[in-house]
Amino acid sequence: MPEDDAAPVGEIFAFFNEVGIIAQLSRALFESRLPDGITVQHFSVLNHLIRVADGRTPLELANAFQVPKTSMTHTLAGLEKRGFVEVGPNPEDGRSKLIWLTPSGRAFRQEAQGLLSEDINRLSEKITADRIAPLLPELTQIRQILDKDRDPKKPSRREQPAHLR
Amino acid sequence: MPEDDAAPVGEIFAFFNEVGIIAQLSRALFESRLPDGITVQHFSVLNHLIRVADGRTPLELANAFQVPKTSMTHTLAGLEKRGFVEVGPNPEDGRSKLIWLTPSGRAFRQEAQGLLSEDINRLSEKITADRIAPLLPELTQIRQILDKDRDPKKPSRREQPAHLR
DNA sequence: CTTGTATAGTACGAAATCGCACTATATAAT
DNA sequence: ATTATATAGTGCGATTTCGTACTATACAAG
Repeated sequence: MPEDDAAPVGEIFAFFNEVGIIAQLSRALFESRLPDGITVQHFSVLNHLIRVADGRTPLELANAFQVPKTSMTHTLAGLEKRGFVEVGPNPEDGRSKLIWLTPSGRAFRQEAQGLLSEDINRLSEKITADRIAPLLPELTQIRQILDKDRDPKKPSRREQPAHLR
Repeated sequence: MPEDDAAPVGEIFAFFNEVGIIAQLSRALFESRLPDGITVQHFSVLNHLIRVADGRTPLELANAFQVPKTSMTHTLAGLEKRGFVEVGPNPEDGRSKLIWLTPSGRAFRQEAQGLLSEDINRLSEKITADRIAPLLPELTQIRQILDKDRDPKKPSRREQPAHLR
């Protein structure tokens, strides 16, 4: 029976606890700024398509955001319904599809970014960049560890880190 | 008008991005260990009731976890349905209720903690405590900033930090 | 070429999340 | 006491999330 790992376990647990609440709060904050039925997930996918490149497959996107592919299907359906993306065939794989941004999708992302930057600017007065800059590499590493750790069934076809400019 | 904060904005955004994905991954990991219909939220609430003290009101719990009170109602209903908590009147306020752990609830939490500690032990080999220890105070501070920042309507009846042993 | 197996995406259903509106109680103002 | 306002909790409905099972295509083995 384990006897001496109370501290580490407690700390790791506390870490996930804080991370969970911060994710919760930031999600709620950003979501309150986005128009009607648009979620953070919608915005994030648009953002990813612009920052990385469009013409991604749904599965690539699901991997990039670490959600089940069924969830991504749903998110993409919402984006398509609103005319922000178009779904085309994948010439290299008949089972697959490619997601393309529409001009409307690009315009919306630009607009939404403006709405969010208001909040981010306000927050950046309190959460200064020099405070979070050192955290980022640590978090990235932890994210990668968690990512590799999960379900060995899925070969973890990793993707661009979903951020990084 | 702001002109030079492009870098901070990007970094803050990247920060929330990482935090969101880590929350996503850790939630999925823990949830996969918990029995059938039990979510991380269920476990967290039980945990909170033990670590802090039971006899909390639903609203206190909602504040502690930063979720809307309607969400907490739902979570508590699930816990009650499974016999893990009991809901009693609040002698100090007729509008309110108090949530009490049942022996079964305490037992289940103990058991579930064992299941999770397996994962945490495995992770702690890669995510060593000395790596995350310095992150914790920073994250806590950011959580508090975000918390104070939100909806000024709600007077932010703050609560015990929902963790801390 | 046929067969077996792996993969991409989706349909469907169950559960979680959460905003809105409502009831009941509390508190303050007069 | 009466009235007005604020607060705790819930019912309800819309949406999101995601596991299971399915279809269609790819690829490998023979």
